[in-house]
Amino acid sequence: MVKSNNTTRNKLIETTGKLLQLHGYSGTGLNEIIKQSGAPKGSLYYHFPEGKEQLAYEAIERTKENVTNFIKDSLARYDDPIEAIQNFIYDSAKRFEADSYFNGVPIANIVLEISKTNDRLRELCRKVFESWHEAFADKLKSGGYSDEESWDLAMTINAMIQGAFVICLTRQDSKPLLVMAEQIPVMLIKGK
Amino acid sequence: MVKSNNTTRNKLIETTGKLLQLHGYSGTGLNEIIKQSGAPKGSLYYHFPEGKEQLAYEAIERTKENVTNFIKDSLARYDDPIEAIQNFIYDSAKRFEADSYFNGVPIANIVLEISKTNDRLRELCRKVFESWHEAFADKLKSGGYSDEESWDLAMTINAMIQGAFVICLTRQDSKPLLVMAEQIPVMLIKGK
DNA sequence: GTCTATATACGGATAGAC
DNA sequence: GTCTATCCGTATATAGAC
Repeated sequence: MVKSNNTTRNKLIETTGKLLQLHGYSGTGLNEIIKQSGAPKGSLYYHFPEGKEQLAYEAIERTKENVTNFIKDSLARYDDPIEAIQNFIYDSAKRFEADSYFNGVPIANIVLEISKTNDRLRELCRKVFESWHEAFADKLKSGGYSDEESWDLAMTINAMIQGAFVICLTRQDSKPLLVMAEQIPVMLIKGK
Repeated sequence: MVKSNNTTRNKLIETTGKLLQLHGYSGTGLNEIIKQSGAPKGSLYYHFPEGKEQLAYEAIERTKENVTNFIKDSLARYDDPIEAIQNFIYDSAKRFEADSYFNGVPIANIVLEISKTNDRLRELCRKVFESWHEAFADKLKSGGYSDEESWDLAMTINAMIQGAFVICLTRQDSKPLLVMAEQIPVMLIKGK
């Protein structure tokens, strides 16, 4: 790991992540990234010689780490998968209401836009979803669900939550996430 | 309804809908719309004096009608809500595999990008989701579910399907939709 | 590592002829 | 209803000084 702890480089990645989440790939301009990050104007192409795509790539990788950790940490707070996942969704709803910068749907907003035009970024987004999926699946397995059941249920949960986020954003309230949370026990109580 | 059946106007709306679905709002340029629609180059601002936003607005309205009808028609083929919804998802998966132009997620791709910057379009997208939600809820009510149950379950189904589409697009296969379809009976068989 | 200046393309939009 | 020409802003990216 030769990468330095450069603050400028770091701020550029963080800011890009936020802006991508809010305005998508085409909607995010390099000028705005520079302005909002407070990074030195001349440094962008020094740190990211391949330009916007490289910046997006690294921002997506960063988001992958952050969100995966958020999921894992949240799920670790309860042993029972049902409780754990339900509380994860409540946590998400709280974060959504709190606004901060969590308003926007991280990866979906990018991948929907570039899936047909940028295979490199699409492939990276695929890995992000896989990583979230794996976190849910592991939790289910540890709760006694079979491998196949865990895979299918985790896929469903992942899809539900993302769809709920889309609708939350559209309605500007967190109700859809709360509804999803209530459905979790219905889906998970059975062939365990 | 003074609106004429103008073919040019119509083609512009259709093409805009497809392009928005594929490349999002910022990613869709007026030049490309004109090129792909084959519409006369000078006619865009004649038919849509308010420019890109008006074009998008009408394209979203069109998508609302088309998709809502697709959902209703598909659901009407089976009396039992479980069968009906499950088969609707299989239909969707088939359409996804068939590619045609159904590759891209219609409204989500727009609303994720503009939810914070364009209230008029966001509000319209909210109505689109509401319309789809209503179609599912009506089917559930007709199958004997209570009003509240129908509302919650329809919300969940709507979210699941949209989340599944996002993941389908990312993975470039329809597996996630098939997984969702299998979960439908689990969710719906109970307090009916 | 960071700066300014600039190349070049494309975005949305308007004017005025036909 | 449609055409061409054009304005103007902004986009990504590069060159070369500091």
